[in-house]
Amino acid sequence: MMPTTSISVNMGSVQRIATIAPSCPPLLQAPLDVDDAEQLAAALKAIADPARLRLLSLIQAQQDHEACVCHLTEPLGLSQPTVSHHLKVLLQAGLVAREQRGSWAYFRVCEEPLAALRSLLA
Amino acid sequence: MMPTTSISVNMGSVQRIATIAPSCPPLLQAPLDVDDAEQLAAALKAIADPARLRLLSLIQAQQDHEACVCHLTEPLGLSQPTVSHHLKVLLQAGLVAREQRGSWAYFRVCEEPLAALRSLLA
DNA sequence: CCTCGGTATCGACGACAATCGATGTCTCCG
DNA sequence: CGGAGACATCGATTGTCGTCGATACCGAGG
Repeated sequence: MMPTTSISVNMGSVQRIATIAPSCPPLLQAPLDVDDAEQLAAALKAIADPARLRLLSLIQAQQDHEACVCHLTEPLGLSQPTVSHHLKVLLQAGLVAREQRGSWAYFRVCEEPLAALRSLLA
Repeated sequence: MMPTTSISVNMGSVQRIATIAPSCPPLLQAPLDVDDAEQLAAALKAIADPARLRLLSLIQAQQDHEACVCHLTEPLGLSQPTVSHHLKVLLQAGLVAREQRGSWAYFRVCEEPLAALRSLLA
């Protein structure tokens, strides 16, 4: 059964995975060393995918800015394992937070690492 | 022969390849449609690579903010064909501009599309 | 308990990308 | 006009990534 958006379950603590927020100078300010470049590239790879971009956009477009997997497979046109895979990538990059509520896993966009990424492209 | 940075050649016109500046709403403002997501992802893929990030960083770190290939292969530790390949990717993404001066091809970072990308991650 | 539904993981497959050596192209210069 | 040097392109190889079906896990409810 798909949860309706009007369901109100008590909210547990939102666990957050380590943020891949590369602590390196902005791209054009100083020459990037090899390690910083790889970290920044890894963070960018996490969002350099159409499905994952649409995931972030879709989650944020929901009321309460959160969604569970079953709400995302159909508008994306991707299978459930594929959606789960992309959410895992975003989770490990620290770009979404996951919260289990009953049988459902709710995902929410983390805006801070996104802002950090933005500032590194200066 | 490698050109010295003190050489001053008259500057031709900098030809600019089409900018992949996706004209779509910021990521978290409205749900991205499929085409916008693919365009934005393509632009992000162009910089989601350690070698290309270091290329941009290295070029910008030169005096006059420009560099030719022979100045970039050694600090990157990559072969000349590989550096040329990455520069082509950046060129097609509109993130660098290429200018031929004599035997040498000078590359320069285009900051506008970078800024555009930044604003799309809001 | 036992089943059911939501989600994650696994294994496989096809597509794409990064890299390099070899080679082609163009420009300068003698 | 012929050689040398800078850069681009080609072809091949190798690794990575997106995708899916099958299956395992896990909480909820009867």
